[in-house]
Amino acid sequence: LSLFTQLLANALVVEKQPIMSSLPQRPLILKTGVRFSVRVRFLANLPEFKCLLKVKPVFDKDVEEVKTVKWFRHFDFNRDECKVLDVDSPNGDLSLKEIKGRAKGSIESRLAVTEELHIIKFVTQFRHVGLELNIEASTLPVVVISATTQVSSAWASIMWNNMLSTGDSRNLQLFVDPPPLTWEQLSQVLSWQFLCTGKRELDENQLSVLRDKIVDDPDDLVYWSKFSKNENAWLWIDGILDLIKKHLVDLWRDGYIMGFISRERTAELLKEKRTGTFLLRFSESKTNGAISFSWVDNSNGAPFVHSIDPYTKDELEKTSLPDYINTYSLRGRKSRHINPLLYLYPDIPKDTAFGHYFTNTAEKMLGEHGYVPRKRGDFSDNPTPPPSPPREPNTDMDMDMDMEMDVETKLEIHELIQELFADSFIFPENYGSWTS
Amino acid sequence: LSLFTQLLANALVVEKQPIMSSLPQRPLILKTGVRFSVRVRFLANLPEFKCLLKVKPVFDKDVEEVKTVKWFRHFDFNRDECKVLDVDSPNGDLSLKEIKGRAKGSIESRLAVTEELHIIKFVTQFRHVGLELNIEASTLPVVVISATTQVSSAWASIMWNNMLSTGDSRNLQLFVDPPPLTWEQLSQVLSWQFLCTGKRELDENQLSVLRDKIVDDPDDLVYWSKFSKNENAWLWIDGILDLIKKHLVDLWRDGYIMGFISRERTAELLKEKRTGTFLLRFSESKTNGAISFSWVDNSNGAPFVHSIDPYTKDELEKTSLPDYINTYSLRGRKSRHINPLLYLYPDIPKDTAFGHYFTNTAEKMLGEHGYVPRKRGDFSDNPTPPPSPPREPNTDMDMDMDMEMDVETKLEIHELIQELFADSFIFPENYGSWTS
DNA sequence: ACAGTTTCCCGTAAATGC
DNA sequence: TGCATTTACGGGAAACTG
Repeated sequence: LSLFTQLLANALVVEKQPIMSSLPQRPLILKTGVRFSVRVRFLANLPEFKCLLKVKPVFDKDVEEVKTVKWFRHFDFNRDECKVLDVDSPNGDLSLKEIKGRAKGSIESRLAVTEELHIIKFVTQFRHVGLELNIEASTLPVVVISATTQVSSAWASIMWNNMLSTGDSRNLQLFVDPPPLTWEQLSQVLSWQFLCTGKRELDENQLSVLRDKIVDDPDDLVYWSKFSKNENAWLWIDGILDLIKKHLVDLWRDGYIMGFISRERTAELLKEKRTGTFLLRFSESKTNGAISFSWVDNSNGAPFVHSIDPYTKDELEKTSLPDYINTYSLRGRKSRHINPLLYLYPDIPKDTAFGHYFTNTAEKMLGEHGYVPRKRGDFSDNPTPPPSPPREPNTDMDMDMDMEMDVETKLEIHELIQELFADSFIFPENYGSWTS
Repeated sequence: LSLFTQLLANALVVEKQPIMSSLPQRPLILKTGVRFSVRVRFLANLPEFKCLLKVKPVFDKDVEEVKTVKWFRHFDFNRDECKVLDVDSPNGDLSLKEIKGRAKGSIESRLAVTEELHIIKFVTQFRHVGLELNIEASTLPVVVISATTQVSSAWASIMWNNMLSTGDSRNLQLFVDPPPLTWEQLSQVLSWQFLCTGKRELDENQLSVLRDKIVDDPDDLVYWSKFSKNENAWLWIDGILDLIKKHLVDLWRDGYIMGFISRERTAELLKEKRTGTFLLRFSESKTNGAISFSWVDNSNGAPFVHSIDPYTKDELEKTSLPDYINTYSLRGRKSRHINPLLYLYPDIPKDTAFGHYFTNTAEKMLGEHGYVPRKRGDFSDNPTPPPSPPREPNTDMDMDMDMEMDVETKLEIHELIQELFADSFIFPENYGSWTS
């Protein structure tokens, strides 16, 4: 009987994915006033127990910390929702509401709200053949937020806690004195984030760039403050995760985004490549997720590497990155536009990598309702300075480039002369060649 | 004493702008769950009355219609807000909540919710030297909505009711059988809307276009159903008002937007003008406010009028219409881009009309953080067909155009030859002339 | 099945609190 | 005063409801 009692006492469980807030893919984050659902099951699923149990959720039940650490916020379930749940139909919709009036600790001593860990317990009373048991089940620690701007920070806490929680240790004051992680641990979790979001993990090079940003400790430890606060490392990374989720899943999955690479390294890589080679990297200055392309131009003899002003989520809303790449152009002399992006590093032709993501403008060409269709094409004035004049001979100048330019110009003249003659009806037989 | 009593009985008033919902510039529209404020004053402002009166708001008090017309929705003030207001500090924050369970009328017989008119009365009991009076004041009819998508329709009701209400008639069932308006009445109100939103009324031509859309009755009457339903005339106009409010106030105020003009008339006007003349008109097909520019191109001999695929609010969010105009280009032969927009109809040079609204890209040219700045430039492939070949002699073809083209091409060749020679260091003295 | 309506909720802006 | 946190609510979309 004792064993049976024991078993029963543990029979109530909150299921694996205990609380799924509506924040996609970010369980254990609860926003006040927003409904979330819980799945509670009674493992002793004997038919005679059916419909016998009513389960009641209690916020921070028996949590010592809440009494000790007086500045913890208090929450309760919105009125009509704290009614009991039926174990047999174990989905309940709950939502939280803060109970104002927490004790005020000095700002220094208090944790950020996204570092406060709480739990929800589900309790029920089991009565059967003279047996009376109070049994309960608890969720994993959750973070309660009040605005979506807090999601990133909250998720950092959830991840950190997850990496540190070994079995049954459940320290809701973890962030009062948060233990450091090894880079080994953290890097795996970060990589996992990219796998979840973009279907591809981080590679060695990318991890190494992140490592340099986050770890400045000889023994390979990462400190919570460094990760979550000082340099906002996580906020920056999470902005990029969101950018990928919203606009770059395909490109990321295909591995076409180098992404995490310093500007210096970008220049090093590209300088060895032919004109028109480009790569994609995430902006390090914009903290909300932005991506830029960098390309190399050798037309001045010496290689020049340029980077476009990064595209933000907003800008990718209407036009996709492949389309931006496909239509980008440099304005040269006499409004002649040239797209400087030809090969994705190291040498994949642009069309091979992105071709099937380009918006097919063919159907749009018809012009709905008789309107002239437009294409969005960003352009810049050519940032590569023209070659130096000869009077200042430049020893390491690549003379071949100059020859190329000559040839190009000659070709243009040839074409123009043809056009001229065609326009003048001197060579009417050429007419079709330029109107088509 | 009787007169005094009479006066007191009318002394409580809801002020001129009785209810200002947060919907900007659209009083008398109340959204459930969103706070609004009311200003109630007691005209008999004697010092001994001060702070004596507590005013209580009551929704649809004594409204016969609510009892008769059983499908009217019922509302009440959110719990803790129905507590009394102090007349002396007459601002109260109220918000409404629907009381579910209205009688179900057949869908046919019911009005749309935005056609239901309600009132709020403020009541108070006045006790002074043995005198006891119940006095009250009513708002003008209001419309209660539950989502911002209903604002347009609700505002149509408010306007219509306003035009029809003569003095004290207050028919909350107005829209059960709504009387028609004369075009004279409606046009004034419409024009007034544009004055409020865009600082400029509608002119004769614009009104005439609207008249053709809304009035199809010989005796100049406008029917509610025509205005608000069948053709969605008002919804279309309100979308444009919103477009103006958000993105075009300046241009509209300056009178640079012809806006309401048929496509046919646009072509007629432009065909008489020189190449590059353009005008701005609102899209008639997009119901959420969009604007297009149309321009004329005579380069083919016969005039061609083209209209760009209209710009929506979304697209004007990041780039202003003047900037779109300024950077728009047609892609011609060999990626040479030309802006076809030169003169705002009838003959105002583009820069004169829009010049000081162009975003000054000068400071951006520096390229923040070492990034290459980009400009947004929409472009299209030139929709004007090239001139017909000579073998099919076209009698009304303007030969001058062909001559112009020749000259242009010749100039291009001349420039190119100069460039070629400069590049080849044959005429180094010309070098500076094209690098600057 | 569907259209008119309401609810839900993210994301931003404003308000609040400390 | 500034920063951390919450509240407010527009807008789009899902859910509701006859």
